[in-house]
Amino acid sequence: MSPATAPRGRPRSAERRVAVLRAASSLFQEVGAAQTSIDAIAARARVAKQTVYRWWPSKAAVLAECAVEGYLTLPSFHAPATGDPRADLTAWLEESYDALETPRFLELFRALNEASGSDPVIAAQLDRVFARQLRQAIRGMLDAAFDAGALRPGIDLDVVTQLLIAHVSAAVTQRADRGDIPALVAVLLHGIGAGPRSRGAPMDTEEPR
Amino acid sequence: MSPATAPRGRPRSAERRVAVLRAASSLFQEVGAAQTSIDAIAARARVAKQTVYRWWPSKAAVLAECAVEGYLTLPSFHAPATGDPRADLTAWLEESYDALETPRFLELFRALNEASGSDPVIAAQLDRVFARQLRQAIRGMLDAAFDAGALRPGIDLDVVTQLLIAHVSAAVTQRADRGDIPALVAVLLHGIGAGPRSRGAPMDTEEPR
Amino acid sequence: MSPATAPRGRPRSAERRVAVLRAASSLFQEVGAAQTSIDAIAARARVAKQTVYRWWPSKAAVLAECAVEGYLTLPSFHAPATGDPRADLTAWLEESYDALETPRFLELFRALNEASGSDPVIAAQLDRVFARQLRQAIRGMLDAAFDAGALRPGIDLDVVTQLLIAHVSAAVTQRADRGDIPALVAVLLHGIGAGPRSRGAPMDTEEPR
Amino acid sequence: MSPATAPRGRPRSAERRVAVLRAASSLFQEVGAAQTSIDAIAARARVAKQTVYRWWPSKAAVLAECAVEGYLTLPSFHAPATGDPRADLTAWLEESYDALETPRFLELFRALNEASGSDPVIAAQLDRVFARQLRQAIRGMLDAAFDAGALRPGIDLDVVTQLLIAHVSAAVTQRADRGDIPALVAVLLHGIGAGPRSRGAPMDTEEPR
DNA sequence: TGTTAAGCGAGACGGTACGTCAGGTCTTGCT
DNA sequence: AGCAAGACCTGACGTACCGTCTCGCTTAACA
Repeated sequence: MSPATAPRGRPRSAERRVAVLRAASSLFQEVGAAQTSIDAIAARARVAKQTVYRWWPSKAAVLAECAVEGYLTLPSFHAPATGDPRADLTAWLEESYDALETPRFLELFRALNEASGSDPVIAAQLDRVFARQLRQAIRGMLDAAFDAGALRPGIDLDVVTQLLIAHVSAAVTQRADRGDIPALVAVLLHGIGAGPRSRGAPMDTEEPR
Repeated sequence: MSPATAPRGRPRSAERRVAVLRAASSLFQEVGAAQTSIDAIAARARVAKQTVYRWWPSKAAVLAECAVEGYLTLPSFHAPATGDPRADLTAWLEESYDALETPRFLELFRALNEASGSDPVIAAQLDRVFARQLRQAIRGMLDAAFDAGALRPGIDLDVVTQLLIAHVSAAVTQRADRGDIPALVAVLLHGIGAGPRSRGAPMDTEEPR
Repeated sequence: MSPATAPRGRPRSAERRVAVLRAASSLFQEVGAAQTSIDAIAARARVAKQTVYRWWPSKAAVLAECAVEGYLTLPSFHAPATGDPRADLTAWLEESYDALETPRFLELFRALNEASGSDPVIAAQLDRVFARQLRQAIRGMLDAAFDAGALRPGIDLDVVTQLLIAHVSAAVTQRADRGDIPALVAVLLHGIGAGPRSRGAPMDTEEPR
Repeated sequence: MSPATAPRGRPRSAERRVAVLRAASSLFQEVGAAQTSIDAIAARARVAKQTVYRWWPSKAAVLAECAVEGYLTLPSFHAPATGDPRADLTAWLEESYDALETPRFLELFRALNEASGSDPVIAAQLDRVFARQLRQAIRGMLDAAFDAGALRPGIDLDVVTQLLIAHVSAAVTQRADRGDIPALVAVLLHGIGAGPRSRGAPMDTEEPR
């Protein structure tokens, strides 16, 4: 349909593009995003600095593309979906905490977060890929629980997902105490409000046997 | 007790200290923390650059001290405590979202967050002041609700506080949709788990009358 | 007589050649030769940069061709030839000084000079055109004077021409004081050596009446 | 008398100044001024690039200061002063031509000339030193000749000096043919104008015996 | 009344990275 | 083969900011 105006001039070299992304990824993971300069990326990619600047407006943009294109070794965003929300949530939270305790990942998370903050376009780009993955994982977990009859109907699962992501994200900056996980799961499962069932009966953080 | 060996030499000038903090604060708020250089702070404070470096190890430290000493105009961290947790939570969340929609505050938040990330000492310093304030405010809100019998006993209020702070912090980076507030509050109040009371009865986000 | 092997492929476009020369000339005169880049020339000529490089090895070559082909507005190199060497020389020197006081010309002169310095081929090319013109003009002036009996026979007029050109060229860099013209003319006419006629009689810079 | 406002701040390091001048001089002479970058100067001087830029606005300024301060090996500007103008002029011109045939010097001359053209301040600076030296040398030569009675009185020696400098300078760009020297000297000594003495008698370029 | 130790203003300095510019070359597809 | 378009490499540019240093001067407590 649309002839799309045949591209003129020498086409962009796909080879150099991946060279840059590869070089950048390795540097980001070796010395950290903050310590990586555009010069260093270009040098390692054996590419002229101008070629980097031609295609990416900033280091943050390179970082984002690296992340989106899967050049960074990031923890996988899967979540168990056994149908038991307490167990699944606990497992997912612990795994997430683990990832954040890996300094390499923590630094990448921070850098990606900062990149998001610096440019809404990058934020959207990263959100489109990562948050979506995360959301799907968590959603799968919650759906399984729902199917098992373990969730109350009518819940806005997106909100729950947001809450979980936020909690883990916050752990990047603030200290995260894994001892709090059971209490957190309990709050998520039962809420904080007094209901007919719970009033007067101190809730235990352990599953009632 | 110990006379602490009276300090020798010319004592630190309190005047220059506040000059620096004032200059830094105004620059942080005018052009943003990222765009503010130490040179600029020193120049505006009519102080030698070395004087800044003598007392603060980094720009982040200056920023933190500005925040802690109240030189930055930040939104107050109070929360209503009427005893009605649904109303209080909703009001507090809305107010928080408002603050984050102010670009000036948003940038400061980001900068403070980054400062926390860069240095654990600064993180602790900021936490001691802000998180404490926030925690107290939220705690007051929750305590009032508890006293009114609106909360289930046995809840780990610290965990709830953390969750709320995390949610709002995350909104700095990710987009926050205020339309989600009712659903969020509902999840917090009732939890997501199926209980005897709720099974089969779709939960409404409004309090059942 | 050799048919010179008919050229294969698309022949050189005369149209683009003049486009380049025109664009270059206008840029040279508008912003100066030093401030003109090949990219800018190509862009203004609506020609690919490679097309410039295909036919001219350097910016200096383009400049030289502009000059030789008459695309640059340069002062005309005529000289009066009334037969009165004092008057003619004075007039020609004054006119030359005038041209050098026009910043536009001065810059072009400098650029042409530098181009000559950078490449002997260009130097020869420019010399063939300009110096020849100049030499002819001056030669005409001197010949007329000689015919009028105002010059001593046996003079190497080429040397005189060289001397005059050198004097004017030097004025490009060093400051030229037009007040010196009479003295200069006097030196040229009478020489500096003591002769039978002049010894003891202070030479005046004005023609003795 | 004048307190001259005591200099404040860390004083300029004389050591680095000479380091820069030395490094620049050696580079200028090794690879030529055009091929020398500020980065290279700073690197060889083991000095930060900013330190160069702090004190010299351009490479031309560095070059000029190198020349003025005597860091460049330039031909000495002396001239014989035997009292015989023909011999002295001839000797001086030949020596000058020699210098210009040394590629190293020729390039330096060109660079200095270009530097003069780029900035009037530099031009004045160089003129103050070099032209003055040259003028003195030539003047000495002419004065000796005058004292020996070989020069006509009333000559503007400055003009002659200018003429000579111009002639040699022009030889930088245009080809200089040493075979012309005798004719040139003859013109200078006797002038080109017909005088009572010379009319009808073809002037020889050799001293009449 | 010095003497001594530190604070301080001013600004030079080494260092690193920045983002841009210009000169040339190369790679498409079209003429 | 000429040519437009534009990617690409190379190398230099001039600037910004960092954190340190080196002056001379000031301000106190100490001797």
